[in-house]
Amino acid sequence: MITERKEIQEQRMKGYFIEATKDILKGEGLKNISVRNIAERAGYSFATLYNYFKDVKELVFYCVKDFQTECETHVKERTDKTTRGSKKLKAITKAYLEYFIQYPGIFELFFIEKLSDIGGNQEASALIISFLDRLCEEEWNYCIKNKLTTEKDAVRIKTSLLNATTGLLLLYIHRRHPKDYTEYIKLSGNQIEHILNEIGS
Amino acid sequence: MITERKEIQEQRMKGYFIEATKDILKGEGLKNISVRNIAERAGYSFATLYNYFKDVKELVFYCVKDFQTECETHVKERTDKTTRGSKKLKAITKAYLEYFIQYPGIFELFFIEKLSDIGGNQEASALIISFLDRLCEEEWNYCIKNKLTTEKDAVRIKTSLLNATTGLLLLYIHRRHPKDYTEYIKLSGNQIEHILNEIGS
DNA sequence: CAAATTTAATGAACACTGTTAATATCCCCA
DNA sequence: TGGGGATATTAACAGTGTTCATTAAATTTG
Repeated sequence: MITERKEIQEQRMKGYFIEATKDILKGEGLKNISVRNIAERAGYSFATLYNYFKDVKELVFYCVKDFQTECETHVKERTDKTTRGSKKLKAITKAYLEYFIQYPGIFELFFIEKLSDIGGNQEASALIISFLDRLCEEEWNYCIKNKLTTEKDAVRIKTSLLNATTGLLLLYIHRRHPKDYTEYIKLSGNQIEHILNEIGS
Repeated sequence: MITERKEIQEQRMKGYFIEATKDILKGEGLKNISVRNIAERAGYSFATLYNYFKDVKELVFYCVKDFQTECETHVKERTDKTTRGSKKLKAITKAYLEYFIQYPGIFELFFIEKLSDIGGNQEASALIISFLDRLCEEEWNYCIKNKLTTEKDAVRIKTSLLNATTGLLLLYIHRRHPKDYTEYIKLSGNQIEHILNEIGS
């Protein structure tokens, strides 16, 4: 049918813009995101973008999902063989941090960019806030089941972990604190270790 | 002399623009900061601003210092009579959070706005990063002197505190997490308490 | 005090930003 | 091959930060 072809064509077009947006975010970062910039990289006029997305925020919202799955595979790749329990939770959290350090623009998209106004973006916020918990979910279940921690403690430690990682990344990416990468690695490592050492092993 | 008069006149002019900028930041927030907006509120043309500040970032930099002293008095007012030790550290940290919750625009200025490029703004970053530590400095000294904690632990807990507070504020202000203010207060209270309960009392 | 010179305030302009509406182009089907 | 509907595009608007030439004011000098 015609409608089917339209559909795949439309999805293709969306894909071009999304891919362009993702490229810019991973490369130059959030500050270089602009409708003209995205459209040029996608090979279309800036106005064409508005035939497929109601505004640039909606376009950017699609990137969140993509980056999350990308980050998830990044994390799984380097934590798959880690021994289970607190060790694995540490490894997951560190890999999670690694990803955003590699792509500061994605951190900015996730935690700084204001997507709060419109309806669909409440979904984005929820997706972002729950992301680290989702990455860790299976392992937390393992820890609770094996009595390495209690459900109540787990809830509190999860919150600690989200706050600490968010703070660490914001301070390092936007305020260059600590001064250099090696110091950041040392500091973030210590902090994560300390938070997760509350769990038995 | 002539140069003196020029000096106080120049300082007065700078003051007008700084005051206007501070008003906007405290009111509408960082998103409403614009050269035209500031200048209009100060009662001058936008071009006049550039006779006193090399760019809007420099102008905004002056606000950081002012807000820090304002925040410092806010903190001191409501922690002056608190019993010393970990209790006072908790109170200081909570008052610190209070201030930024009251003025989200100031949090954005401190931790999100990129003032990183130029020379003078490295100073601003240093000022911001060390701010909470400076608010707590006297009390940490007290705790160490009275063997409530060690110097080594203090360093780590300070870092924890900075990361946690920064994360808490960013997530609540930019991602509405937790959903409402009462839940935020409960959550942030728990987190701060837990971090500072490592200190004896 | 008047004239000359320095100083400070400004409006126009430029290069950007996001977004909308009208226009031009393409493609499919009769 | 022509007509019509979908789609890509140009033009325009209102906003952003910043620079520069011009104007107006104040200050110094004769």
